[in-house]
Amino acid sequence: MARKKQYNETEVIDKAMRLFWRNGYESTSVRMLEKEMGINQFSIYASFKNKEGVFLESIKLYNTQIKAITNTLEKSNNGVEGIKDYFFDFLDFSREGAIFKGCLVTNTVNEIKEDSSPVIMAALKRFSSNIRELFVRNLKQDDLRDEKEIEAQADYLMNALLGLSISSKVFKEEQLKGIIRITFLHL
Amino acid sequence: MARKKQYNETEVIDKAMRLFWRNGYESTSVRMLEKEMGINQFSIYASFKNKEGVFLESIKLYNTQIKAITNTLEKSNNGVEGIKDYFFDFLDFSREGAIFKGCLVTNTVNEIKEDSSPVIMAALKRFSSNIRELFVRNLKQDDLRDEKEIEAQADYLMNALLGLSISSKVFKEEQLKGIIRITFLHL
DNA sequence: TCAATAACTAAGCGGTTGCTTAGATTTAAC
DNA sequence: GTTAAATCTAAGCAACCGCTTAGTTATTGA
Repeated sequence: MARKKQYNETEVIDKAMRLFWRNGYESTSVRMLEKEMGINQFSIYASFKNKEGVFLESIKLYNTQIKAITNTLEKSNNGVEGIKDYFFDFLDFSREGAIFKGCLVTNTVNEIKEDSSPVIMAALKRFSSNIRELFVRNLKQDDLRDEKEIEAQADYLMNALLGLSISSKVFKEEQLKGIIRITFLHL
Repeated sequence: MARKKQYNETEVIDKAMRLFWRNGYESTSVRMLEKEMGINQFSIYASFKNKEGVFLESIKLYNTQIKAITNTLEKSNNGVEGIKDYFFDFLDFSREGAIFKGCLVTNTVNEIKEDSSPVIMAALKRFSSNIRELFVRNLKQDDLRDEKEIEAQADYLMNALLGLSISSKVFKEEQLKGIIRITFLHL
């Protein structure tokens, strides 16, 4: 009885995700989403409820796309070397042509304010604490490592990763690779 | 012949600076500035031309206030130990009561977009390349250091500092101190 | 063929953005 | 005391925000 949707929801979310990735959450307006996704605002709200819904779907899609890298980290038993590989893979993943966009999630963490949406805050926290747990798991694989240092080392690595999401917009590829190299020198 | 200004420009900029520090540039509206500075919008535009002008003056004031820390780094001849002291001093400086606000400048660097104001971009770049130059200067003081590594090490330190401006909103003080400790372990 | 139903377009809601204008008020020189 | 200049307040500008409503168009089963 009804008309068919004239767009594929996964396809338009992919376009939305890339826009959020470049601009962050707050700076991406629904008008911009409308243009980028190629559908009317009404259709956006009908399919995804609201702007928050579009973003949450974007994070989901981002998660499946980054899964290839995270999977390698999850299955790795190289200890800290596995984390180092993750950093380099992540650098590749965050590049679009010659431009580094950083990480969709950490880019958005950066713009968290006191009055930010709790739903989005929760989604971002879940994402980054997952990564930190993978760091802890991998660090524990190294035999000679001091157990008491592992939590602090995981914080250190998260700090480096968060830094990279800013640095990737400022530094060149050679510099970014140098940063990763030095980050792991003593771990 | 004329009426006197009923506010002190330095005092109201101090209040504006603290607001930008907490919220960033984009998220701070002129209405918020109006309330925080305690003067009318007209007076803001009369004194500082526009919102950009208020922010540039805020950076200037921030610079003079952080000068105490930067001066110590400038005059230090402890090599990398001087930089480490700077990191800890900076952590103290960026704390307001129990809350860490990070750095006004790096907080704003985080929200840079493709269409961000070039004037502000330039001011931020000047500020952070100054700090990086101080890192290079201090690293050169260490006798045993490999000259060829200094530039990469400066990038590494900038990455850690940028990371801290995000981490300081997420991690607790003990964790932040641990991050700094590990950052300097092998330098 | 035709009525039911879902997806479409376009217009507009109230609220906020950075910024300006109009006009009243205060100050100071003459 | 008068007048000129700078400051003040308050109202309002066009543009944008996230979101909704009204009405049209297309697709379907009966």
